[in-house]
Amino acid sequence: MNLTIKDIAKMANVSYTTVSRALNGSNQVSEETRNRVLEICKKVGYSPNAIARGLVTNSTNTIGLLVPDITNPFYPEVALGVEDEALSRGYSVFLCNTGFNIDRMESYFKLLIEKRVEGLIIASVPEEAKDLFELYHKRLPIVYIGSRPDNNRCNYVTTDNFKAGYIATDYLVKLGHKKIAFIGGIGISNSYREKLQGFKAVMEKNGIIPDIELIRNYHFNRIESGYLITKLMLKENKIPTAIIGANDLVALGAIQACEEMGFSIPDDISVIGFDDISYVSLPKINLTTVAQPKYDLGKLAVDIIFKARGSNLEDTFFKEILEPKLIERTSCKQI
Amino acid sequence: MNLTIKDIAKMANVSYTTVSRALNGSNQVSEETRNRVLEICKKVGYSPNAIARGLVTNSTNTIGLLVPDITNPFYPEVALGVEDEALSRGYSVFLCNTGFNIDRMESYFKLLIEKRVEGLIIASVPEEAKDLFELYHKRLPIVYIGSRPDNNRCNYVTTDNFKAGYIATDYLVKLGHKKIAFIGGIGISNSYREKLQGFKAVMEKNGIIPDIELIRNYHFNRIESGYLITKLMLKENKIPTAIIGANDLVALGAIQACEEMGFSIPDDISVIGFDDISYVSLPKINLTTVAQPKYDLGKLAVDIIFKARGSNLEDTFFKEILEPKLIERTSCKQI
DNA sequence: GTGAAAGCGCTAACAG
DNA sequence: CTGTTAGCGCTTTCAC
Repeated sequence: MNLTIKDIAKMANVSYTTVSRALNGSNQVSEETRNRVLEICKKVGYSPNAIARGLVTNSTNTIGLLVPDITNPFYPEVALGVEDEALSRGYSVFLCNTGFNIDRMESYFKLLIEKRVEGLIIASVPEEAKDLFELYHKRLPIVYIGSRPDNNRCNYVTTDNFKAGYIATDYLVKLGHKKIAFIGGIGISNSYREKLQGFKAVMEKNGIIPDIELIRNYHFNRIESGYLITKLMLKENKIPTAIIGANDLVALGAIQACEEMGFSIPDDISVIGFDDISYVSLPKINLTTVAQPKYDLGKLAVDIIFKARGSNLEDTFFKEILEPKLIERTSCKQI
Repeated sequence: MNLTIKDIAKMANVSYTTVSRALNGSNQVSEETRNRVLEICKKVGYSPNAIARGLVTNSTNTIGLLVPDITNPFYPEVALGVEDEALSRGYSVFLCNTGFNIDRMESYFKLLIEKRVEGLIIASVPEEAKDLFELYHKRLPIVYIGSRPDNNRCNYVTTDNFKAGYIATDYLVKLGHKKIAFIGGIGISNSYREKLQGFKAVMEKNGIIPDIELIRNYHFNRIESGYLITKLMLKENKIPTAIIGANDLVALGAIQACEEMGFSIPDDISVIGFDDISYVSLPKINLTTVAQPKYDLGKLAVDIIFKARGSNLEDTFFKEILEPKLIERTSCKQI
């Protein structure tokens, strides 16, 4: 069934080299031959074999994208940016969902290397995987989104997490809050740590000592995480006047727990998140949050891949740090 | 930098066939040689070239997945099912977002064919693209999720949309509703038409004549679509007592429009959706909806790809029709 | 402007 | 158990 360049050559009465040239827009073919060849290709439904081409050109026009949780709306938006930018450069993307599973992440990683992707974007890489990935930095461009190896000797694009944490906390403090909880977040990830530093910086600046009982993290940033942490916290009778969730999902879980425990938002407790995933803007939710430019994060990551290919992978690293932005809605209240 | 099987062969002092065999778990190699080879591969960080392997084995271990809107949480869940099932069979997936754009869909389609994916899953294919795809049915297994070519001469997995429409309408009618709007949905897609038929069947059975002014569709199934349709409808003073949204997103948009126009949900107007995307279960939203088994839809689509490969692509088609399920929450009310 | 030939990295007969 | 050889479908010299 699958026709090859040779079949076309026979039909067109030319060598298969000529077919190849016609297909690839080489100017070494006469208009007439080219048209004839192209015509035939179209008529018989010939489809060039990208695998064979890849073998000889040593290119796949493919990049890989690793995300931890495709059901967190944050990642589809990042993926959209990645995809659009890749597509505009003639590349396609392998989107891999690791499900917070380190083994799955590693096996995907190896698979992508075998498939010879020409670049790799890793969103929210977990700490445990960083060593593995660092080994490959000299083989192909790897770009981290958000969390990244601590030494920063890598390509990355991230929102300024310190500033994000700062903005959220500052906003709450200006509303009069002092008993502020900071919940969720994978303790070990630097995007989390930076947000927390922003939090602490504001607290310190305002002479407020953070209550260590109100800073609680968890393995995954999901609704249930926020829910469980908050529920426990409230049950232990640690009642903040405001809660900062490590991301919107966590904040949403916090809201749920609060309401179940009889605290209303924002009257009893203010809640703020990070990311600004699409549906928190729904009138019924209306979560105040610190937005990340999700689409741009993805787009810039792809840009960096192409920049990095032009330079020494070993010691030239590209970074982009984007600005977070407060989106004021109705889940926080003056105290 | 990139080592080949020949480099390994030299280092191990064997032929490169032997290396290949060692790598592929052939039993025609002595334990000792195998271990030696594997050791070396590991030490030098050899990674087999899947492209080259693919060329000779004529396989890519890859399938393609086309979705219209990755930011609609419905699709990530489907994608999860696809990915898990594919991965368990040693396959990876190219996830492509077509953004409701027919050109982009077609170019992705051709690209995937060139990349020699071994199967293709198309979620919610638009009517205009069906002809193109039908041409390829004999080349590789194509499985549709939801919408599909009208003649049903194809592989597909879908929720029973007629039943879904039926269940939703029946539920509303039993609550006493007669003035029921049915909004959103791409008019031409069969998944939409089937839902609508379910709707009409219930109406007829109960001797209710549907108000044609309350049946309105739109190009995309998104929040804004539901919002715009509903807003317009209410402004024209066509006020239903219940609204069925073609999917949850549309229903959400409807709710937003209703509330903006001063109608409260469910007191003034009941609203029901389809799909049960994750976040409509949030306490603040609590949308009553007819659920689709999203994850299973994806999983079964992959199953079908593998079944289809074993049979005649031209005239053996596989189909799976899954059961919808009413998820009763609080957006609908007895009248 | 066209064709012949080599070779990309690998697997799969076929021999030994 | 191991090696030799051919060839997957294509691009790319190098000739003509």
